[in-house]
Amino acid sequence: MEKTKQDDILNAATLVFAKKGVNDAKLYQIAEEANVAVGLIYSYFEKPVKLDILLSIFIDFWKNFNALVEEKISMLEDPKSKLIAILDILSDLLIKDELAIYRAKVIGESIPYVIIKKSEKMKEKRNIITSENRRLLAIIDEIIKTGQEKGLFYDDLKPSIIRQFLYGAVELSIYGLFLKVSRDEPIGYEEADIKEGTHKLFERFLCKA
Amino acid sequence: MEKTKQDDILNAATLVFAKKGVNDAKLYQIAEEANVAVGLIYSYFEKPVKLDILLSIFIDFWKNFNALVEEKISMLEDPKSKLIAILDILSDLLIKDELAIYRAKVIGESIPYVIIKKSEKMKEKRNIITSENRRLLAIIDEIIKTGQEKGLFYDDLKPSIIRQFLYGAVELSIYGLFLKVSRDEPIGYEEADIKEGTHKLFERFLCKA
Amino acid sequence: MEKTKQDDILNAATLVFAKKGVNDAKLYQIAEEANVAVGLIYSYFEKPVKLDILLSIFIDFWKNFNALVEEKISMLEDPKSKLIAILDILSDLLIKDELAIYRAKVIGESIPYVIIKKSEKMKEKRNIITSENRRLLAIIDEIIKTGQEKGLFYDDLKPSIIRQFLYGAVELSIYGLFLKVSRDEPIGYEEADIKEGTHKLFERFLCKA
Amino acid sequence: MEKTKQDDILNAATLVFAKKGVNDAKLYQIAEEANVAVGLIYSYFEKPVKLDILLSIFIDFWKNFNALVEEKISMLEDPKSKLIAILDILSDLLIKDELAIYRAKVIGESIPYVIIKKSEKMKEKRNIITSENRRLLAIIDEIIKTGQEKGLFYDDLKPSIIRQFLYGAVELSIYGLFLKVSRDEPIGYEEADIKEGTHKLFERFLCKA
DNA sequence: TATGAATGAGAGTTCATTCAT
DNA sequence: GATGAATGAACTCTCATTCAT
Repeated sequence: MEKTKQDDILNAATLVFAKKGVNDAKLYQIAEEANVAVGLIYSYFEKPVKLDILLSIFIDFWKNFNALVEEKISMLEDPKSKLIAILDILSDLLIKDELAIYRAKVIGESIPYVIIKKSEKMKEKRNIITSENRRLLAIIDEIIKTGQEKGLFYDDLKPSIIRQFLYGAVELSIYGLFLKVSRDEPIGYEEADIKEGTHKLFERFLCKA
Repeated sequence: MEKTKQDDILNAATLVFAKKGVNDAKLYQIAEEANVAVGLIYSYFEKPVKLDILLSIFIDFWKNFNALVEEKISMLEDPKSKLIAILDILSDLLIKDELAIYRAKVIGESIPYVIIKKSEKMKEKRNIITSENRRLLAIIDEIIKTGQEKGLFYDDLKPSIIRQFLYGAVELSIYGLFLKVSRDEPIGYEEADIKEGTHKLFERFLCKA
Repeated sequence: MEKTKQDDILNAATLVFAKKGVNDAKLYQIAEEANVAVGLIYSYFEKPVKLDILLSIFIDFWKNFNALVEEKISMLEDPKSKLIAILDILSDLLIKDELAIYRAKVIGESIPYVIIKKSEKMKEKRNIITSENRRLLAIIDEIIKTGQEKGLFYDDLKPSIIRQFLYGAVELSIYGLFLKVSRDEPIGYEEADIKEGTHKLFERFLCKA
Repeated sequence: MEKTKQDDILNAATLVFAKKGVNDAKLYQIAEEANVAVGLIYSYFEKPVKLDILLSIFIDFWKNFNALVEEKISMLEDPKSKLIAILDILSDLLIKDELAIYRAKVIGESIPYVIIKKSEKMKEKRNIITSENRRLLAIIDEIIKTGQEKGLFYDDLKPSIIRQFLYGAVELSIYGLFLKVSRDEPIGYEEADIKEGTHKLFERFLCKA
């Protein structure tokens, strides 16, 4: 569990990506932040390295997330607990420290970018991300569907849009947190409010009384 | 109400921004899409023109949105109707045609970028955006607060996080729509589902029974 | 002797060339100064118009100068009077008003540029300038040579370098005048000093006691 | 005293500037002449690089010149010897080899340009040039004044215009040399004539018998 | 004539990538 | 492995030139 140069680079990139935006982040800034020479980055990542780093950040996050989700879910029975568990894992992962909040910002900001790039490059990594992502969405949609069939959840909305609402709500509220942490902007709420809000959103919006 | 070259350029840019991402959109692509020469863009926008165009798209949208909101709101009394009205105006503006959906994608994707760029350039336009934006948030937060005080809305969450949840939910669901329209991805819901879902989100998450 | 648009353009160009430098002078600045549309310039000058205008300024000056010189010289006998006459004509032409000083600056600054450009374009105008110029130099060198042969002038220096010294001295002193007129720089002398200095330079440097 | 890439670039630029004129000199031509990639120039000079290179050529020359002048002058007593020494240093510096002649052409041609550009950019370098220049002029004017007071020099002309004449004469005669070296134009005199002429100009124009 | 919106070739600049050390 | 000077493709921007009105 030694901290490697590769980790240094990934963490440095996460920071710089978050602060400057992925596209305005320059390789030399990442190298400087990681205390390595620019050229060394090419020993650990494929060309184009910025994209590879970004995808690596995604993969690390999703693999980790999915693993935790699947482990937890398999131990739970009813849809309500499962969904709550997922929301909690998400909050925990994205808020646990400052780097996590930066990572959340990068991931949130880059989803459109990762989806949009058609290039054949890094096909394998893209496939991993896509499949990890689909796997999670499928799990969530399935839980919602089951909850609806069991009469626990309102069934007048499609699982897909419920899931999209939930994810959007969490993502944007975490983005506000990023503004607070990195730019000292007053946003009017704190980490704890997100978790509490998420639970209430789930209870009221989804669960029948 | 004649269609000007400036409009051509703005619409072309919206399209290209949406399809390629703002940063990967090249000026010559915008010019080609607008059927004008690259150089002409510099007659209508300030340097750097891509940024100016992006800010112009923002301003057009927010000014239009805020004007509609204020007009509608002044005619309504109770917080519930006001909030529903705002959500409807938002959906209508962002979904009314394909270009609107592209615009929604561009705006959603670029908010972090517009916020993050500190540069002194285009300070005036940035200020317009910031103030238009703050005005809307203040209006919404005020409505929520009033609703809470009148006992119509749950008052166990801060207005700021409620508003963030609502906005995030709408934004991400519209982003899904963009994927459907521009990339033929199956997302599992349609325009109508967003509006319906928004209303139900509002009713259940916010309004006391 | 009506003032034509062509003259307006030439005078405007002289002014802008002098103030900004020929290369930094933009066509639209000249057009604005001349109160004409940019496109109109193409009715009066050949492409590339900036070069044509510059050459026209040269030709106007040299033709005028040479005509005056030849007229005056033919009426004089001894080399001393002839050379003095030329120096006076030069001073009078270059200092007679503010525009003349600007013209002097433009011509002085552009000689290397006009000489250096190899392009085949405007061959005719270049030839005019070159031949007018050579004609003048030949006249001067001839006068100096005659003066040397008659024992009036020192004959220990070649006519060519004497002429070069004289021209350089006059040119740079007039350039100082331009700085004074257009930029309010204190240069320590005035128009009258140039004429007086020129005469003394001639008397002492060239003429035997 | 190793020859660096920076020197390569400066020398290449001097050559290209002289042959094409500063404004028609393209960066890729300089890079090619220096045998480096265009981008490398940006490692050694500030933007805009062509201006920075030009100013650097100026500074190198003036600092070198002034240092030699001050060293030499402090060892001499009478105004005549001092002025002769300065003229000789100038000739030696500007004529010592082909590159020096090119440098002389570039400097002579660019003085108006360097003076005229008001831009705030490179303020420091401009200040260096201005102050080095003023220092030299002050030294020369002071020597002339002393010579006049001691009754060695004619005192019927202002030191400022005498200095301007001397400088103009030297500059234009060296420009002729550039035409000879770089374009094979017959100018009618040679390097040695300049030095000889300069001395005689000084003796006759300035010194009382 | 006279205009100025529109054009597009060509310039300066950026920065991911390479590779000798 | 580690470095960072050197590379050059590709971008944004400029402005002389054109041409429909």
